[in-house]
Amino acid sequence: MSPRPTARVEQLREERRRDVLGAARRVFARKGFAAAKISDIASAAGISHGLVHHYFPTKEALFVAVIEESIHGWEALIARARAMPISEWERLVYVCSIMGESSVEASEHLRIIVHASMGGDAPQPVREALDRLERHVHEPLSSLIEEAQRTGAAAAGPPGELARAWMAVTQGLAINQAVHPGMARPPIELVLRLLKA
Amino acid sequence: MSPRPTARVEQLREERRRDVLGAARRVFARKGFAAAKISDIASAAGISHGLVHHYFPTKEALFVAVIEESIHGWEALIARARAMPISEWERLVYVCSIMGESSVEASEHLRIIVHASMGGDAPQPVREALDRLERHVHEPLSSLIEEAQRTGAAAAGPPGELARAWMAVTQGLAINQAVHPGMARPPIELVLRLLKA
Amino acid sequence: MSPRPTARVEQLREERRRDVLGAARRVFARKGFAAAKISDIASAAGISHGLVHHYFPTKEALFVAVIEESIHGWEALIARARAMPISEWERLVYVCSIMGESSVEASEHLRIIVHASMGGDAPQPVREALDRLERHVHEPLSSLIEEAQRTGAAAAGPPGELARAWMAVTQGLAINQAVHPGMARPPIELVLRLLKA
Amino acid sequence: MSPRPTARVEQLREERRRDVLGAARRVFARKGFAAAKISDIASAAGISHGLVHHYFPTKEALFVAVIEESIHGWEALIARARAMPISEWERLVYVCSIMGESSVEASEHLRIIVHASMGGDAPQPVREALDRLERHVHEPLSSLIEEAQRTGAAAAGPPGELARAWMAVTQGLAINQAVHPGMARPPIELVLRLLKA
DNA sequence: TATGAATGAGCATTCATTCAT
DNA sequence: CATGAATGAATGCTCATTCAT
Repeated sequence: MSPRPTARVEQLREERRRDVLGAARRVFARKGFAAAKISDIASAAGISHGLVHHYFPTKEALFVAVIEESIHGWEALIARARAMPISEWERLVYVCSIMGESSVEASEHLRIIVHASMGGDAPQPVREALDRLERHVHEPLSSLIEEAQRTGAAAAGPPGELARAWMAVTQGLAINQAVHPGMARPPIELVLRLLKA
Repeated sequence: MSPRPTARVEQLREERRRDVLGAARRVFARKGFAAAKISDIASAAGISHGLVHHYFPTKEALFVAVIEESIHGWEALIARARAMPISEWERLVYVCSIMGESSVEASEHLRIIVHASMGGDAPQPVREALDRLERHVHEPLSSLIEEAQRTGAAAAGPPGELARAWMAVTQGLAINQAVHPGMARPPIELVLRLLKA
Repeated sequence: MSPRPTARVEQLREERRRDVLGAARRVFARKGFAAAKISDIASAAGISHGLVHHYFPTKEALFVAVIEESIHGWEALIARARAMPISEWERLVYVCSIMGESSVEASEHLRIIVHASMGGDAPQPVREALDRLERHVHEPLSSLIEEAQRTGAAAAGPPGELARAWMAVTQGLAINQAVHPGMARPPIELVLRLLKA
Repeated sequence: MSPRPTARVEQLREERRRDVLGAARRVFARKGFAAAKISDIASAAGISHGLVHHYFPTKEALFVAVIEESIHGWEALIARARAMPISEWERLVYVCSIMGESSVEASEHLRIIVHASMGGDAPQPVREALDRLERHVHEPLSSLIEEAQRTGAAAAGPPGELARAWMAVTQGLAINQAVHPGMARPPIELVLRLLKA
């Protein structure tokens, strides 16, 4: 009867969804939520604007999905670091160097968070996503710092604030990188001075 | 009749203009260009939306004016520093500490530049304003760094890139400050490590 | 192979078509043409929205088909009455009591006509269907009235207008019934007073 | 300073609002909520679509305002009747004859209620407006009937249901009148037979 | 000046319809 | 036959800008 949505079909659907999500990440990173047009995203994904809504009901939902994607990526990164048989300080270095990478995608993730948090009165769902960022990224990062402090490798100070300061600096550099693409990036050691004992 | 209604009238007009500009700075800093509404700015300035257009022809022109205001402020700051009978390094410290101040206004200036430069394809006039930022702030700042390098007080490296890195970090901290108002700000010395020999 | 896949296949197709038509009747009666979505009808029929278009090319055609169904039903009803060995007045009573029945389906037929005729500038095909309603239902009903008038059983007056008035009242009651499902329906005698001598 | 919104200006605004409301009444009566376009209403009022939103935030709010207008009109009518030094039965006759008038406006009010109550799952605000119709029109009308029953002039039966039946019939006739404009309307006495002892 | 009514371009979203699978 | 991905026309709504008062 019904040509049941075989695994293959489901997979294609999921692939398309990822395409849209990727296009949205690029566009939102470049323009921010308000200035990004659904039709920009549709063009970037090579589909019609109507189809975007087939995958994500609203622009806001799409924005939130992009944020979630970043959160999950960073969450996984931290989990990976925790699983590594290295010192606490080296874990921190690992996480920070990947998050602050100069890859286009890493930069997009960071810039979207900047846009979201600078957005003035963000709608509820966006605020909730930012809360999840706190819980799933900022807090684990703070814990990493705290542990590195216990070994004497990390600088003293409230771990939460150190984490925030480090992210702030990293975001600033990501923005700078996007605006002046040719520019040399300060070496990771420089930024890590913020956290080093 | 007064010979010309000028003087006093002109002054009142100028005062009003400053009010609008101030309101615009607050609103643009909070929401960015696209999400800021003329009526938001009008409310913040306590006037009708129609009147905003008596002072600035378009929203874009108002945005550019706000950027110019920041540029002029920083330009003046650097001139002031240059006029001071202190060492090259101290000049740098002075400029950086004022620009990176945690005052609301300093933060607004920085955040507006972030919004402007993250705006994706900004319209020509905005791009021109950002060019002026380069010439009137970034270059003088680079010169200050270069001079401090000659005295051996500042870290080695291309002065332009050092200047940019410092601004990036400062902007990142300004954003962070705006999003998490209660948070302690890293001491100026920490950030200056970027520039110190 | 079967000589032609017809017979059984055709029958299945016809059955399906009736399902869709029934679902459409329910949905159109509830929401009217503009507010009814093809997907509402598809859900009500338990099929996908795409399949609806295998049976009816457009939403409008489906709407017209639903109207036609009502017309045919009433036409058949009148023919049945005509075939009955009863008095002219009793024929009228029979037809009116079945049309004005409080059954869900009878109510749906009546309400769809209301929606169709209240639809403002209905598209041509709908208008044509309403014309057929005139010819195949309203006129035969007028004839029945006229015949009952000749026997002295029905009230005097232009039969066309009496027919229309009776339908109007019946439609009004059908609407009322749909909106306030629990409410007692005025007995048929009351409504027939309109037509009784 | 501000050329305060003098009475005159306020009055003009109110007048405009009434114009929009009137245009909306005509369009909604003709097409129903879903099929009516804001631009239809704007054209009917001779203004731009944008201005419609200046007076009514959403199409739904405008629809509700139109319903409220009907309710207030009928409420006032009943109050007027109550103030008249006539018998209970005459009061009823007065109210019913005005509500069921064949004037265009009376017909529009009735048809809008039909559209609203036949609208399937109406949004909350519409449902609330219909509730107010119950309380402010249907109940007072029921009371009138009840009082006329006490004097023996009105037919026996639950007053609420009699009121509803009468309204149903009146709405049916209003629809009929709109669809077949030339047609003679059944005399008021005929319809009042429903209520007469 | 100062206000806010008025306009219309622009955008998000919906949904009938088509068509590849 | 059956599904649902894909398209794009249509529509409600927003908001910068203009202008009469």
